[in-house]
Amino acid sequence: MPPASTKDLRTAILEAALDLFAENGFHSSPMSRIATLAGVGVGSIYRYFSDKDALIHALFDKVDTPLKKAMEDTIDTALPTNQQFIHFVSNLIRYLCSHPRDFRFLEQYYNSPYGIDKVHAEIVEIDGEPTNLFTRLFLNGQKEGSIRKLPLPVYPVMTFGPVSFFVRYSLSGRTTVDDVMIRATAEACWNAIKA
Amino acid sequence: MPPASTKDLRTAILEAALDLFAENGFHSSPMSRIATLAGVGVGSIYRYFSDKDALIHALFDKVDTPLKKAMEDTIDTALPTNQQFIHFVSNLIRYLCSHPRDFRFLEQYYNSPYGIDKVHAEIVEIDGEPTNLFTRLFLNGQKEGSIRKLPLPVYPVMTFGPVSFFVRYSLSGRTTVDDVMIRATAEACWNAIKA
DNA sequence: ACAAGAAGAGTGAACGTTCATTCCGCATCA
DNA sequence: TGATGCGGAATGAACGTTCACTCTTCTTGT
Repeated sequence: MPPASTKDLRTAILEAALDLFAENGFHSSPMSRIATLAGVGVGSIYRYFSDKDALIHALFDKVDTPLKKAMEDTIDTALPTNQQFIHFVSNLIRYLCSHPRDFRFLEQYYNSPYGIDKVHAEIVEIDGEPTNLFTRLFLNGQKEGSIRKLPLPVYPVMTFGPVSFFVRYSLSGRTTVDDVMIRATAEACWNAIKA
Repeated sequence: MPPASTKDLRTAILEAALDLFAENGFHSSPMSRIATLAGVGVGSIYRYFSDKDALIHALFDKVDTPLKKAMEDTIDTALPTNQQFIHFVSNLIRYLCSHPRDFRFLEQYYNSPYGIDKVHAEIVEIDGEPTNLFTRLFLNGQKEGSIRKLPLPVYPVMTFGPVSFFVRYSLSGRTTVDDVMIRATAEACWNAIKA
């Protein structure tokens, strides 16, 4: 397999699509413009992706995988729960603020028929087995008494809700967002759920 | 179709548009289908709205005005700050959960080129004059010492972020959302910002 | 070593579809 | 009868997708 040459084109297409989707949305980003921005013929896109939907889903994977990884990496189980949580929220905000295209793409993806199932799966996972470190954080905190006992869905609501709105505000560019503000938000999230 | 008897075509059109937009999004709701659902000819829509954008903006007004009013009505300045705030959040959640079409429409509207300016105006208003009761609530709470001093944008982030995510979760229908959960969320929001 | 040919990646004009918008004929009522 | 409000076929623009073609790269026979 010659991954070097083909991977270039595929990557160029995904990169161009991310640019345009983040800027103009799915419906205002014609395949023809994606092709132009990628420096590629329209037809070539269909060599790598069966159709526009497939391109969008592939882009989701490309964007979501490193995000998930960044989230997992940022949880240090050696720290006390409150610090674990505050680090988690702060770093998530920082990650999203420094990947604005990813954030805007994901927001659209989740708010569209494409990703509707995924969001809920994400949140609801909490009721099931604690498969990821983030979920375990809450359950551990509950058990050790550092986190108040709340209905399960409230935890992600009080975490991802503020994060999402904070990043949205930050990307609006109205005010420069600094570390003080990020920390204040992360601590406020902690106060919302701590015992 | 019979709805012609309803003399108010404009309302019928707005109602049909709200149904379809909430269900399928702007781009998957052709004018022709809006017309059919409203029991109206396509051409008639253009008698009341200059184009699709105008229809969308008019719908925003129709949906946003009663929401704003419901928000203002729900703040009772006679109550202590903490109760004011908790009532505000609870009632906002209840209002949005019982108006799912409105919520879904507004989410789309704000996450699209249509309403981008509006959201920020909403949040940033806080830095300026406290024109609405909601803003005054924070400033009063700060002054009297019941609300912690935080960077101004953090207050709406810690209020509307959780509200938005809570309602989204509720409308997903995975779990029945009860008053206990709403109250728990509202109190968590209060804990996030209280002194 | 090299020419001829196969393979398949890349291209973009052309196609069919979908949509917003227009336009003209029809119905209703004064 | 004229004016007004309405309907829906007609229109044209824009889009996703296709396909016949070119160009590049690799294989093979000599």
